[in-house]
Amino acid sequence: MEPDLTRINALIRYLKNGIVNTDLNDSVEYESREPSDDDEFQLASDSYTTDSLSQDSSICESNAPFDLNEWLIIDSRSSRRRSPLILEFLRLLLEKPHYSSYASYTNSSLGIFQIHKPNEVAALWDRVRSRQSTQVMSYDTFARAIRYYYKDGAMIKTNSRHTFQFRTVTSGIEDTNNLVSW
DNA sequence: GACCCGGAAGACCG
DNA sequence: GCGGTCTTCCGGGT
Repeated sequence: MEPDLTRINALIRYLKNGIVNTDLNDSVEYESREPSDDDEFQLASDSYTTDSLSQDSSICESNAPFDLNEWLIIDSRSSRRRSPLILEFLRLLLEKPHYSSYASYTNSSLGIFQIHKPNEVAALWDRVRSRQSTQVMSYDTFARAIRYYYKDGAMIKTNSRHTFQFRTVTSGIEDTNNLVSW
């Protein structure tokens, strides 16, 4: 059965009551949220925010809780809640202890991290992103979106499998306006 | 075979 | 209509 995109978009708008805030600067600031006991190991089928969204993401086999609100960002310029960019999504993912089995830093000071569950992370991105697509997000597509940032230097190539590196302020390279500050 | 890389074209969203 | 941000496809390399 074809998903009703209008209904899904309406649901996404309705659900945009996120806990993520930005400050007055260009950089995005995330409000960390300690996982509660209810979060830990809660079955995904019990924790999806919307039925329609979960149905559209049936390939996600994670047992980690999913709450769209914890992924939304308040844009500092428009003051409106929005879905994160892919780099913002990665930062949020790495900050969440209950997603440490998905991806974690191998060297947090250098911004190097490894994706442990590529398919699950791609599926999670599929649910978090604001774009509508008829195709399932694959890890290959997800990784291509990350590689897009190699060009402008927001991400740095590594030679390790499923491993990426954020460009960091401490690496001596200046940040840009449109990117997440480190 | 699985993964990584990057060009090209185009879709989606604000 | 436009620009930014992906998304999709694909050929080549490791």
